[in-house]
Amino acid sequence: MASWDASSGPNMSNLSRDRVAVLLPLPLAEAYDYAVPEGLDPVDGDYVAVPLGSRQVVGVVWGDAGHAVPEEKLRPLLHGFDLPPLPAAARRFVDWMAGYVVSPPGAVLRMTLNPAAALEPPAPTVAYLAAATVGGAEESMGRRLTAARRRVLETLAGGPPRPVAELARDAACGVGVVRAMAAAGLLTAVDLPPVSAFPHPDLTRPRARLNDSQQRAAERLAAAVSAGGYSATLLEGVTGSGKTEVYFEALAAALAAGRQALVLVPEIALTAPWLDRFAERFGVLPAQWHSDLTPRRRRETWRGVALGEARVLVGARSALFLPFADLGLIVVDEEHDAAFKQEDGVVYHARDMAVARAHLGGIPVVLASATPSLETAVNAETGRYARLDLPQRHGGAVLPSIEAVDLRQASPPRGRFLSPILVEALTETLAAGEQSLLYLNRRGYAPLTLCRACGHRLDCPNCTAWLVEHRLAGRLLCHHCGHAAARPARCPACGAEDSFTACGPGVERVAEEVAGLFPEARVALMTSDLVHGPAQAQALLRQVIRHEVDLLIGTQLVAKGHHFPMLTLVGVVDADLGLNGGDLRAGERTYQLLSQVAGRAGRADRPGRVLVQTYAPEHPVMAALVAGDRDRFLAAELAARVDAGMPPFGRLAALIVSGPDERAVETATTALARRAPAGDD
DNA sequence: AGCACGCCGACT
DNA sequence: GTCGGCGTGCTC
Repeated sequence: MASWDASSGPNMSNLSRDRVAVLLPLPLAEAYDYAVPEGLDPVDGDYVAVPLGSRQVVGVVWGDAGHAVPEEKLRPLLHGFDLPPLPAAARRFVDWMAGYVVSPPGAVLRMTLNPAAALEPPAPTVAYLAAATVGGAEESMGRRLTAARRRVLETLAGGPPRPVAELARDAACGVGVVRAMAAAGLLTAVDLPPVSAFPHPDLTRPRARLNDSQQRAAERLAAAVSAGGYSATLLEGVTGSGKTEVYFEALAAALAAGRQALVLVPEIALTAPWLDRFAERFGVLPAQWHSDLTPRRRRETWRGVALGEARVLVGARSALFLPFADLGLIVVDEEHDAAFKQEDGVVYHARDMAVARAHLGGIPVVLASATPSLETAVNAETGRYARLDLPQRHGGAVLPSIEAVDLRQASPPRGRFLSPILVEALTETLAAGEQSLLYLNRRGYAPLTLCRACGHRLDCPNCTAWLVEHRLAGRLLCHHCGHAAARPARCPACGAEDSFTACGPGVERVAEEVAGLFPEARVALMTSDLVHGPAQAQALLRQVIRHEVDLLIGTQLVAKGHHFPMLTLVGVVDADLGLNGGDLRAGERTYQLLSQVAGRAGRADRPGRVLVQTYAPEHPVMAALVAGDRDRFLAAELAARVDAGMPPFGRLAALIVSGPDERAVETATTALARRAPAGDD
């Protein structure tokens, strides 16, 4: 295990060194050098405590020290930890990634060393058994044994030592009683041997029945894992095609080879169904990593991964930086999901970093998705990634029919946002006793409020964004910085009273329009500012499933996979939204969101209908969406990106220039822009 | 990231 | 008169 015990023999991997470089989990430009005191012989990757200024920090031994730092400036390593060293692949990954994301390596290492306290083994669990003397003592002090104390002794009688909480529960008394008894010598404390919180997956359980194409895909993946070495594979298949069961077999192969496996998933929403399926296949739950872990669980998991006890870990993007003792496989599920992007602190895309990690570690990576991202599709196309396709499950739901509603021809009445065609469809659906969904990815009542008298727009004092009126909350909100204000009585520019007018639709305004059109309908509104927490979201969705709602109006919250059996109509209020705005991936995201929303309709045996309101039905995104032709969309999008030299055919970099003096910043920015390369290599 | 050192307002 | 605000600058 660790190399700290000097008596454990010569250090085979490094010659004895009297100074080493130590990378600290701080945004420093480079590793610092430390003197190695007598008796210590750290190897690369060892966790070490070192002095830094007035405090003590934990870093990782990062190769040989240079000689640039004068001897007298060196301070000594303090001590090591009883843990396996961070493997070379993980260290190479930190260095490589630091370069790639243009961040100090220490900032990247910080993501690995996150729960720093995990370096020490957890305190052993204390258990109690009846003290040996009690047998005799009980007689003499029988009367002094309270009922609760007697119950404790009875609970323990003849059995193994029990931990306090368990004992107190079974004896129906407080933990105080048990502690007091221990203090009085009636109970003896013993340390329980640590039990691993990470039971090993059972590979002998029967696997799910796989059809031919699943079987072939599973075999290919398992073969890649068994062969070892880097490979990247796109596993593509629609929901219900059994992707999960297929990559489970890759996990099984990695486990059979005695190695660890990592499954990256987009969100904390480690769905219960996914865990159930895992348990079904492997008989145990996997280790989990996400932001909601308790500190204790966090430390346990970090240690379990570092010690190699946790065999399979499923987690959000940050799980990629855990100190796996022997990582043998990475799976990125729903690889297209935008949640893999980390935007604050160190900026990275976990899917891309997973591929790099696999490459540096010489292990396979599997990217799974029903709707691969453009980047991944291109990589599969060019042969950089292997590709395994799972055909659609037979007997699945019929795809809904998607129609574009050209708003230039079928425009809604002034101040309204639902075209006559959509209103008619809603009427029919309601009459048939079925459910409808109106989708608009815009919270609040109206995105813009302006003064009719002078044209002044209510905007945010902190940023350049407009303030969005939230009528239900009675506030004006900036969706950019969170600034909130009451609606002013008079125009701040011209002083006119009652002169504000709402421009454009938000979900609240659509709800108002619907209430006017269908006063009898039961309408529910679902947006992130009206639904607080997953529990409330679940409750609302259950209401919809129980058909206590006729018409659901929502933002992208409603887009993600729920089954609404009675939902037969989806209206996309403003499909053009999101296509503009200069975001490179706007088209892709719109296509993805809209096709997800469209997928809400026509489950079960009812045919679904999707009406997409747009001013640009000829736009490639709309045309492909209506045709239900994802390949066509990808082809169009790809061509556009090639033309523009955009990713994945070019690279984008953001430069942030900031300073206390606005003029100086402007000057610097202009100068920079002038010097920028013209873009044609 | 901490934590020190270092210069200008409200309190024991 | 000090306590204390957080603005720069190190830390092997």
